[in-house]
Amino acid sequence: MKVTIKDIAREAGVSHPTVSKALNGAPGVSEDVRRTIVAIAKRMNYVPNLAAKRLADRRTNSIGLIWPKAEGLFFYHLGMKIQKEAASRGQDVILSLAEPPEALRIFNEHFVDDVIFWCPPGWQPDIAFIKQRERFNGNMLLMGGGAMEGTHRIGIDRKGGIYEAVRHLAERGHRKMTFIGERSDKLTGFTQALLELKLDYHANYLLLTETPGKLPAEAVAGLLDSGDQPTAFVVDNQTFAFELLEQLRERKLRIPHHYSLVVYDDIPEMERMDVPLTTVGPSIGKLASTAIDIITNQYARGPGKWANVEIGCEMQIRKSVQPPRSG
DNA sequence: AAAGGCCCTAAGTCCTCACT
DNA sequence: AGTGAGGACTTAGGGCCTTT
Repeated sequence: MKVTIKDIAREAGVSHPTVSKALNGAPGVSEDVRRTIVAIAKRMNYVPNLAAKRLADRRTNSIGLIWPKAEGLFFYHLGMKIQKEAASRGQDVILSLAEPPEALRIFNEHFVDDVIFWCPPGWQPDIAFIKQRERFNGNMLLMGGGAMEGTHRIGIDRKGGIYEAVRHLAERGHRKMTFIGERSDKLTGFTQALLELKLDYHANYLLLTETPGKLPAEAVAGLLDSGDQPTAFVVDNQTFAFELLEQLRERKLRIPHHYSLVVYDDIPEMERMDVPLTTVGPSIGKLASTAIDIITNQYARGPGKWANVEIGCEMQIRKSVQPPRSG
């Protein structure tokens, strides 16, 4: 049988509220009694019953993390950071990889206090999600760019990040750059930078995937085997970067000797490559700490009820960019 | 047999009361 | 008056007993 505070109370000859106070350091218990109770609890291997604690607190001290497209190392690192940040403030994180309405339904049933939802720009809630949202009483934070009335929001300046990546390459003499990625605000940042910095523009230098998360491999191969080549790549994410590097290896082409490369997604693995990759992207630590600050009401957000924060991107300059080869 | 109602469980906290 | 102990209450659901 599991030991409860009532077992300890019986053993110590006191009431169970006294045990509760003694074990939680609350006032109203003499030091002698407290010492005795702590010793008995230790001897009986007492472990608090979380369900009962939640019942009494009317809080679960848990944050639900909704992340339906949990792929890649960025998710892994951000998830870990969020978990650590939450733990440092006494909060548990429960992850759901289900579709958002189903994830929110599960979190409603688990009585999580608050929800962080990784939601890309342009996401629109459907009826099922709105219904679950109405049932949910806690704070909700949309993270990644999406927005919804009555929720906190953290956006990421992806466009500005990619713009800076292009500028970085241009400052080192590159004029012909290829963007490999999805049709998103990153692409907007890329084309805007080409225009404003008066760099070469050619439609073949935009290798866009029609399937989210999947490298346009044939288009990449076509470009690498063609005569008209860029001198640098700006790549949408780390998954695409790894696949591009594979294609380059097959052709015995090297970074940064043959091409320079800037990758969106600043994850630790980028630094540990044979040639450490120059990256641009939001700081994962900053994203995590800002999210937990907001969701635990520790974020100074001024007069508005709902926080709306835009996280900028930072460049990590490593070894994958050098001036283009002449000729 | 089915339906309804009461009791119990878990830990924490408010409030009351006893004792020094 | 101050300190500390303990009853009652919180929620949701299962078990058990009584009533129809």
